[in-house]
Amino acid sequence: MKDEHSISKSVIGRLPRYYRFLGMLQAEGCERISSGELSERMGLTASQIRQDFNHFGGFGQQGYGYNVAQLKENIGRIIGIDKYYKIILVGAGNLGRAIAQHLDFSKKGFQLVGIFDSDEKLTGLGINNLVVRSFDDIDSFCTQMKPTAAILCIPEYAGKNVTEKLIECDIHCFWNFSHYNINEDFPDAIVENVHLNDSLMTLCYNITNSEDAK
Amino acid sequence: MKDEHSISKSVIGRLPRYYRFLGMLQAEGCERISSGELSERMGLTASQIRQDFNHFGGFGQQGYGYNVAQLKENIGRIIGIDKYYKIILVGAGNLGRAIAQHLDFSKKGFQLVGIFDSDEKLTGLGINNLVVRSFDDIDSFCTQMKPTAAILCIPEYAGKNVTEKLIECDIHCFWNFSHYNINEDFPDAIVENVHLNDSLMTLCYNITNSEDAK
DNA sequence: TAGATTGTTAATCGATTAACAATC
DNA sequence: TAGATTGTTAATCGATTAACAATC
Repeated sequence: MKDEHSISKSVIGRLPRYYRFLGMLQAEGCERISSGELSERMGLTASQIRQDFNHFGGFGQQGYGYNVAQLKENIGRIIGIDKYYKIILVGAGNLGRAIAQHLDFSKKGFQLVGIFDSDEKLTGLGINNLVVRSFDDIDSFCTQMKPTAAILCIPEYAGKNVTEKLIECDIHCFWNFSHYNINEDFPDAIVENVHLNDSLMTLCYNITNSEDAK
Repeated sequence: MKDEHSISKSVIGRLPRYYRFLGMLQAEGCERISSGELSERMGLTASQIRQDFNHFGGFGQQGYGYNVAQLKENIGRIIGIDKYYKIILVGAGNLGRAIAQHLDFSKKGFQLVGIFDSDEKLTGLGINNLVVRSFDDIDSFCTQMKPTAAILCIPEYAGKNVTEKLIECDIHCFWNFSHYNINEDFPDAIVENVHLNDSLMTLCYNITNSEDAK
């Protein structure tokens, strides 16, 4: 296996997608697949698929292809799906609550262990077997639970203070739904941004542009 | 202005981000900015910024830089922020409701005009000045309102039937939160996918990988 | 063994960066 | 005019695709 530090963002970005498609194939009872068949299904080239897998050492067999279950497990392990990192949700507004309820964290490598909000109206509310706690309790909670990551569903203006506090609590990994630019202030933090606004505007661009074409 | 059809996805993907940063600059009272200053702020190179803008004709002035308000307006127009496309939400579960309540569509080029669900327990519910309608009413609604786009917050298994129906109703643009792969069945549809699961798994990969490095 | 399909190297393509002439 | 900064061309870099020898 090559040095994983050199894996490009493009390749990493395709891993969850491979994992998802392999899960679907498995559910369909498919035991083996060639890079050619997989490429058709996923809309990639067979070349790219083989290149991607070979970044991690190659999981296939010449003349046979790839064993679906085995390949899926390998990719899962590369992602770290089996690590069940402890994650907390900060911000229990509409979006935060939906995220907490909508996702099955355990299938994506995480375990949701706490929900926090600074709004007293929300603390005490039960979500998904968890009770919303006051953000004031974050210190003692983290000392005890030692969560690895945090989901930020907070307004931009709260971003810096909240993140600073969480980093003090030894949380350095963030799934960020806010507009706050974490890496600008904390360049070492591991951040995955979800910019819903940007995504919607991209759709807008594509509509506008397709209409211009008519 | 060059043929906008040739604009690459990489460039398009940066447009909303430019728009956002320009809005922030404007809010700070900043009237003009050079590609150099903007690049520092956004973590890009000045070269890339100038290249990007020049895909659309160039909005600057030598020796001066860019007028913030003017540049923002230009980018907004390129995206089509002023079009207010009519959009409907299909699927009023946790995530759908959160999306409807969380986003200010009017600032992103859309106008939310209807919410639909096939679950009778949800129809009649009021969200954001709108009432959840039965998906059975989609035909008559679309005939009357002629929405351009749909937000899909539905389970994967419902994806194909719902999309097929919507396309019959002359909706061809989708903001897709489901795992259903629209373009596989409907290659001409304009689709912007939000794969929250994939995003979370990417975070997982980055955590796993950074820990390996220690 | 022959056929299939990988792993891997080489070629191509496109995006990013650097450089600089044009010009405000 | 001199200084600043763009618009644009050329160079570099990296990712994707093609090709094929290795091998199951």
